Amino acid sequence: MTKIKEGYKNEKEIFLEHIQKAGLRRTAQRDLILEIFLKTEEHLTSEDLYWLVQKQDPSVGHTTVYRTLKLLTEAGLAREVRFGDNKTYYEHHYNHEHHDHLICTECGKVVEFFSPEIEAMQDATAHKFGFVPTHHSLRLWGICEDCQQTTHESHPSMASGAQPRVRVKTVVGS
Amino acid sequence: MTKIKEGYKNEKEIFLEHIQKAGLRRTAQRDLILEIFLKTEEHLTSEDLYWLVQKQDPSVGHTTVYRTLKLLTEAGLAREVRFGDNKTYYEHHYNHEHHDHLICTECGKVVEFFSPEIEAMQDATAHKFGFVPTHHSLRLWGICEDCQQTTHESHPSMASGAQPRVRVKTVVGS
DNA sequence: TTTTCAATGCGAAGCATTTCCATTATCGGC
DNA sequence: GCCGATAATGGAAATGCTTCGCATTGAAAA
Repeated sequence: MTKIKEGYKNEKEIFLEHIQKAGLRRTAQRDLILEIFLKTEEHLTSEDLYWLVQKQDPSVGHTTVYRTLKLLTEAGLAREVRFGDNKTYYEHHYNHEHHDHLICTECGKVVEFFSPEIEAMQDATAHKFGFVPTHHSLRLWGICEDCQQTTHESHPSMASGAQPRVRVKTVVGS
Repeated sequence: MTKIKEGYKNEKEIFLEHIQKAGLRRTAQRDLILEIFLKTEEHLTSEDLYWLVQKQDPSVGHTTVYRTLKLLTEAGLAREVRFGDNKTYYEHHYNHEHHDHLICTECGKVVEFFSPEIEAMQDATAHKFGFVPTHHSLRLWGICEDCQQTTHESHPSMASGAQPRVRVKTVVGS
């Protein structure tokens, strides 16, 4: 039991706990999907994960990946995010700080940020209207530094609000 | 030209202007769809609008409603909103203050709010990361006052994050 | 009025996601 | 270690929202 794997181990334990508590069963597919999910960088779709899983076990189907991602979300290991392209992306949730997203409308770059001030004001706003806040989603769109400097030919794939396939992840605390 | 209709008139003018500027054509269908859209309360899907239009002109098809809503959005008369149920809702945009949404996870009630402080901090955050902000989406989920008081049987239709059909609109400035 | 080409509306296609269901596999109990 | 109940799987089919293709219609410039 090396020190390095401890992070993974914990998440696997969380998963097992959730599985047992819900009266579900541990399967090789779920183990594999979790393992591969844990190794990824953030913001991948069920489809993305499906292809990664395929490489190791071509017998796994789309359906199982969808179902397992939902399971991981329930277990608190994954979080669903949408960027407006009608796809559901997933990112790590357990042991990861909560954050919001800043998205470049030109190149699709995604910057993750966290602002305690904004968080506090959101909670205050919810309470002001009598709500007990549970969660939220804040997305800011704009043009990133790089894209401001290049000539204004917007990418064809972005023309009608479409999002690019590749996302640059940049985690910045604040 | 009565005073009362001036608001509508303006929006129709905006639409015509947009139509002409883009080299498009004015049609009876577009006029009808705009007219009905203007009369609605907020947060309706293309499908919702389609049925309203059907009542007055059964010959109009889904496609035209979709296309026209997109047109209205480009013209700045409508705004697309998503509440997480994979449907695109539209709300009035022209002559309506920008606002964000507070959504009850129990009954689906939607409260619209505006917080200049949060807006300012969002812009500041974008700039901090070198972005020129264009637009944003902020949604807060929680349990509304009414639902906090009732017993905790969550509505079946909301069980897996589904959204209700009927939305209560409440505009509150702040 | 003629001409041009945008707009329409139907059905079909796309796309992400879910459902169906027969088959397979887990896991508690014997 | 073997059974048996039943959860899980995966492939195909279905779903729900949205868009496309295309033949036809119609707006508006000439």
